Amino acid sequence: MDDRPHVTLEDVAREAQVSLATASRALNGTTKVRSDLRERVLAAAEQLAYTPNAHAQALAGGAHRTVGVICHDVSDPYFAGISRGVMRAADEAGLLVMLASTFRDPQREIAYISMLRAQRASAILLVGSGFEDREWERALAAEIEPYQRGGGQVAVVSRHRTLRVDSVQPENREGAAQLARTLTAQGHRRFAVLAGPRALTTVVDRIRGFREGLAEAGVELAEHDIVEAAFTRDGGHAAMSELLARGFDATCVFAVTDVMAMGALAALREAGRSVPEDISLAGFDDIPVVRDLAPPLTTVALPLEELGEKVMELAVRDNRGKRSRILRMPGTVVVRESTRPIADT
Amino acid sequence: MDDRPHVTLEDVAREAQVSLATASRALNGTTKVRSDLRERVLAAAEQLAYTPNAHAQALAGGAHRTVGVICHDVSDPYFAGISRGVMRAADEAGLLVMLASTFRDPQREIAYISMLRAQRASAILLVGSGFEDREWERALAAEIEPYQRGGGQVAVVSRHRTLRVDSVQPENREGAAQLARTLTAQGHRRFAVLAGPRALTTVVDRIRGFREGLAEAGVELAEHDIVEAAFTRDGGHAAMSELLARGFDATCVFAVTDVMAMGALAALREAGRSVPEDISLAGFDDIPVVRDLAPPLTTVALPLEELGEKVMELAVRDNRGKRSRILRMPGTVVVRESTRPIADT
DNA sequence: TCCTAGCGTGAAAGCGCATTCAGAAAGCGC
DNA sequence: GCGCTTTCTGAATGCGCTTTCACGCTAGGA
Repeated sequence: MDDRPHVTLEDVAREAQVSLATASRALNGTTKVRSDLRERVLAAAEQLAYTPNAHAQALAGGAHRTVGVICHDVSDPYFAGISRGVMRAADEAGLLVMLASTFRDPQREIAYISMLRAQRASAILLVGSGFEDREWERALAAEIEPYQRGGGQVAVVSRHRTLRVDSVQPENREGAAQLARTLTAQGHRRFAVLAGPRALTTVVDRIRGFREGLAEAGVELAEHDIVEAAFTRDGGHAAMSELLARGFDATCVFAVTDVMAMGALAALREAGRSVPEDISLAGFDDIPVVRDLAPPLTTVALPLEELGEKVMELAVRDNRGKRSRILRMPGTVVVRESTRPIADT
Repeated sequence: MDDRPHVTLEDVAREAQVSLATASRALNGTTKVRSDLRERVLAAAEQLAYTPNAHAQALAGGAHRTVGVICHDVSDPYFAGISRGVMRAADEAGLLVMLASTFRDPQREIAYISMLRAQRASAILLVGSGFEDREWERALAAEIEPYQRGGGQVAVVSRHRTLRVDSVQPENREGAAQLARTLTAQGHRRFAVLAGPRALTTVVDRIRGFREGLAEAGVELAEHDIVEAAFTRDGGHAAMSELLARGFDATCVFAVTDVMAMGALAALREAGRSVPEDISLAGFDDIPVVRDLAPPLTTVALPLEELGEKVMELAVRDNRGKRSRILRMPGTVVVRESTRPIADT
C-alpha cells in the first residue's frame, strides 16, 4: 500500500505556510487559531485531498474510535438483526464498527480478539459466544482480561459463566417456558425438540426453559426426543429428517432457532407432512423471514436490533471499577399458523 | 482506553534482558536471532500478555492487514452471502475485514470510505454501490482517487460508470434476459415488474435485460407496468399492493430482487391470490431462503459467495499500473414452483 | 597466527501526529 | 510610552514499533 507517499500533515502545513502544530490545531479545532490561518490550512488540506493517518493519531494519543463485533456468522439473520442495532448505536456514538465471523471456530474467535486488542479497539462485543467448555473459557479469559486491564471495554450478548463482563441476555429460558405453556394450552402433550450444539448456553437455556414450561402441565420431555444438529437451516433439515426416519409420535416440534425451523419445515414438506395439519412446528428468535414462510411460523420474538443497541450502549458507557451489569431482554411468544390447537389424546 | 499503561515491546525487551531491536526481531521472525534469546523474548511476551500495538506497527511501516467492505445493509441476505465469500477469502489472505452498512445513504458511504482511508486500509471493497448520479459520482471519485494514488486497492461488485476500479459484475442484463426467455417460453405474454430505485445500475440493467429478453418473443414492457419501490421486502410488498390496487392484467410478475419478491408474495397471499395458479412470480439473486418459501421461488441464481471471494481476490492481487479488470459472473435461471406454463391467450 | 567474511546484536532514526513549552505578538492599564 | 497579561504560534518531544547502520563477535582461509 505504499506506492506513492501519502499526503501528510507536514505537506499541508508547508502548502499553507504555517507550522505543523498550527495545521494540526486548525484541522482539529481544539485550540483557537487565527481565522485566516485556519482558512489557509483548510484550503490546503482540501486541495491536497489530505486524510489524517488514523494510526499516527492513535499513536499520538488520539481517541480510538473503533469497536469490534465478533459473532458466529454475519449472514445468519439472527446476527444480522443484532448487528443492525449495533451499527445504529455505533453510528450515533461516532464509532466505526468492525464485524467478524468466526464460523463457530473457537480458534478463530481467539484470533479475532487478539487482532482487536492489537488495534486497541475501544470495545469488543461478543455476540452469541458462550460455549460451556473449560479450556475454551480459559483461552478466552487469557485474551479478554489483559484487554480489560488495559482499559478495553467488553460486552456480550448471551450468558457467560466465567467472564467478568457486561452482558445483554435474552431471556431464553423464560421465553422457551412461555412457548411451552402456549403449546400445552393448545392441547399438545407429546413433543420433540430440534436442538443446536448442547455446548452452547443458548441451546441449554432454551431446552431447560422448554422443559420447565412443559413440566407445569405435567408433560415430560425425554432425552430421546431431543435431536442435536448444526445450528443452521441444513442442521434443522437433517434433524427433522432423522426424526422422520426414526418415527416419532410428537404432535409438535420445537426447533430452538427459527433458522433450524426453516430447515425442518422444508424436510416436512419434502416428506409430505403438512404443517400444522399433520404436525405443529415452533421456532425461536422471530427473524424477519419467518413471517413470510408458509405457514408463518409460531415463535418467540426477540427484539434483535434492540439487543444490538443495548450491548453497544453497555460497551460505550463508562463503567470502570463497577461490577458487571446484566440487562435482561424478554421474548414474547408470537402465535402464527404453524401451530394449531389439537384435541387432547 | 488508557486506564493503565499498555505492555509495550520495551517492557518485553527489558524483561528478557535484550535490546528492543532484538525483541522485535524475535517476535516477528524476520531475521535470525540466537535461539536462547528468542526463547527468552517469547517467554517474556507470553508472561506479560504482550500484544503489539497495531497502530505503531502500521506507522513504522509494517503491513496494513485490514480491508474494508462497504455495502448497503449487511442484514440483507444478498450482501450477507457476498460478505461470507469476502470473509472466507480474507481469512485465507490473513486479512481482517471491516464491514459497514450505509443503509443506502450516499453521505454515509463517503464517510466510511474516508474512515477507511484514514485507517490506511489495504483495500476497500464496494459492494452493490453504483448510483447513476453525477454529483455522487464526483464525491465518490474525490475519495477513491486519492486513496488509489496512495496505493490503496479498490474493487467493486457491480458496475461503475466513472470509477477506474477492478470489478466483479454479475451479468444482470443477460440473466434477466434469460429469465424473460424462460417466462415467454412458458407462454406468458403480459408482465409487470417490481423495480428498486431506478438510480441503481443493478436495477437499470435487470430491467433492460428483461425487456430485451421479452422483445425476442415480440413482447413489450410498458413503462406503466414497472412499479418502483424501496429495495426491501416491504418495498416489494408495497409495489405489489399498488399493482393489485390499480388492477393489472399481467400473468407474471418479475421482482428485480428476491427480497422484493418475498414482499410481493406476502402481498399476493394477503390479497387472496395464489401463486402460481393465479399469477406467476419470479425474482433475482437466489438468496438461500427462497427455496423455503411456499411456493419456492423461480429466480436467477447468482453465485453470491463466489462473488465475494472474487472481489476480495481482485483487491488482494497486485495490479499496479495495469488497467482495471472486469470479472463477469453469469447467473442461471432456476425454475421452481412460483411460475407455471400457461396457455397463450 | 593474522586478516577477512559473515552472522547477530544494539543504538538510533523515523513513521505522522498531538501536545507541551517557551517565546512572539497584541492588547490593556497606568 | 512602559510593563504587564493574554493570545496565538512554532519548535521540539514522544507515542510504540520496524528498520537501517555500524560494530563486535566467531569462523574460515591464507
